[in-house]
Amino acid sequence: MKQFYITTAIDYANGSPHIGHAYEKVLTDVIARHRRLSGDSTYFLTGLDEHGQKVQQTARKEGVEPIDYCDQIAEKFQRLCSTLLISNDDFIRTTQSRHKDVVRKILQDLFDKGEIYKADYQGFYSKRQEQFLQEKDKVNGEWPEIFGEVEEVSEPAYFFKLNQYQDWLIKHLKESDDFIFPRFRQKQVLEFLKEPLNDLCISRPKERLEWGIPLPFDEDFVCYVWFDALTNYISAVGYGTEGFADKWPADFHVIGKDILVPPHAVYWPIMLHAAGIPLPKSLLVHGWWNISGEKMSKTLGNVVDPFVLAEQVGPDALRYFFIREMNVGQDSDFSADLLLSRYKDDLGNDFGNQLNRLLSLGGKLPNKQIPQATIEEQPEKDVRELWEKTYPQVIEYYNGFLFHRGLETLWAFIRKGNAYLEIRQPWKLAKSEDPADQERARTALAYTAEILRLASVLLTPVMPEISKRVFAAMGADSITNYEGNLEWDINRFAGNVLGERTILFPRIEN
RNA sequence: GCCAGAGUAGCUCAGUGGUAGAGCAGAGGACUCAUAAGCCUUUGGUCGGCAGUUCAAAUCUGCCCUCUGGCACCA
Repeated sequence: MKQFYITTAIDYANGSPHIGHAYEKVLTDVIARHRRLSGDSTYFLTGLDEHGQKVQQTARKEGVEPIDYCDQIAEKFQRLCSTLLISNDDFIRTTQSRHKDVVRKILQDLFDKGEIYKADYQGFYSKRQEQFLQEKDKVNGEWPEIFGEVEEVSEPAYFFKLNQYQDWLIKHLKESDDFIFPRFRQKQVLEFLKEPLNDLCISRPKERLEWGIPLPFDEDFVCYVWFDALTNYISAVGYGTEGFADKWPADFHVIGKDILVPPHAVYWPIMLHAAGIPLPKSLLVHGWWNISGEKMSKTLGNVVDPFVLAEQVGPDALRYFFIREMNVGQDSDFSADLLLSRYKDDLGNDFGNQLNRLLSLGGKLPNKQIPQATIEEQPEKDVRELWEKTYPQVIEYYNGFLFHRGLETLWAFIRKGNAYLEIRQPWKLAKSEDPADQERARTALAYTAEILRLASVLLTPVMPEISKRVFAAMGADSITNYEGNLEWDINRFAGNVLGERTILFPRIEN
């Protein structure tokens, strides 16, 4: 049976991971975990794009071989995944032979079919920067000083026949209007396609770029950028082998808005179509993080290191922040204050503290067991009814990638847990001689446990480790499936022995 | 210039035809099991501007203003 197959874009091995890389992996991971919990067999791919000019240059600058440089970067990105609790099933590197073999196979196939041809590439070349320039690189009609001497050159190159598929692609996009989420992005692609496409130059001569995959039909050239990078989505799942159809076509490529047009929305569908391979089902396009209102950039020096953040607040809280703040598809603002506010208010006060209250109150019981609920009066009824409205709503939001609203809705329920405790005040009832008060006190603890259990079920995709700790504190294992765990089940944990008091989100002094 | 997104309380944002919402921040209060936490009450908005459609518009239409991003081979 075909798996649900989801990918991130592969990151370019030209620097350390930043918050944008971290976000994309977390978003994709939350979707992957949500699908697994929903009962889908899920396959999650991420990886690293390692060839090309910039990697070659950077490696040379540092005086190391490109592959050794890539190994260092790959280690960082893989460490990012484990630090952020990313549940990827595979991590592809475009320098692996499993990948290079597939790239060469596709190129050869397309060449044999006549989809690739040789012609002269004309352009402006800067020797100092070792790169071709575009008209838009000009400033006031002149080449800026940093490019040094710029000469117009003409050299042989290989081209892929994009243009002949333009009408096909437009038709395809018009027929499947849910190919790209959010929808307005699809309109943007169609807008882009109103202008005629040029064929795509896919090669660089070996004397100028060695660090790449040689073209199978002409070893004097290496493959340039997109045929190499995009192909990872199929090379990683065994294109050309029997198992391929178990995963491909991908259900979602999760990408940033910067690489939608033209790579993922134009080159990739046309490449696949030309090669006779089915298209991915959809693209999920996310926005970017601004930093305190400013664009994140190396020159501004405001690049945020996800390792530092994860160190400060823990991976779960960072994941929560990403998912709570970002309206998928839009841009969002990051600031340390915002992160700390979410950490302290939502996580520490509303949620973590509530568990601590339960453990404290329950810890005073002789057997430390979660009591049976024996009554349901109005306060209890209110809580249960709120849950019954909450979870279908949250699941619906999750399914539609409206995670920020899902969490917002879930938090109204979590807050209700604190309000409920204030209404019952079991710490007072416990001192009462009246047996009815004793019942109410025990029931209140049972309800609090149930509130925390249910909230943790829906938090599992977002905060897997924290959810696990909450379950553990209530003497239970974390869940692997929503099924059977989302329904109100007041005495599910009755009799479980409560753990020691636990601070899930310790206060952070700035 | 063209296209798209955004413009709602001090801040971050929900809200697509029916008497303006949440969280945070601010103010007041009662409580004290708990991470000086939680609970209750409360201040605060001409929903970018103007015009129109409608019994009724933040929500639909038109024009305008501001911000952001894209406009092709650059990851």
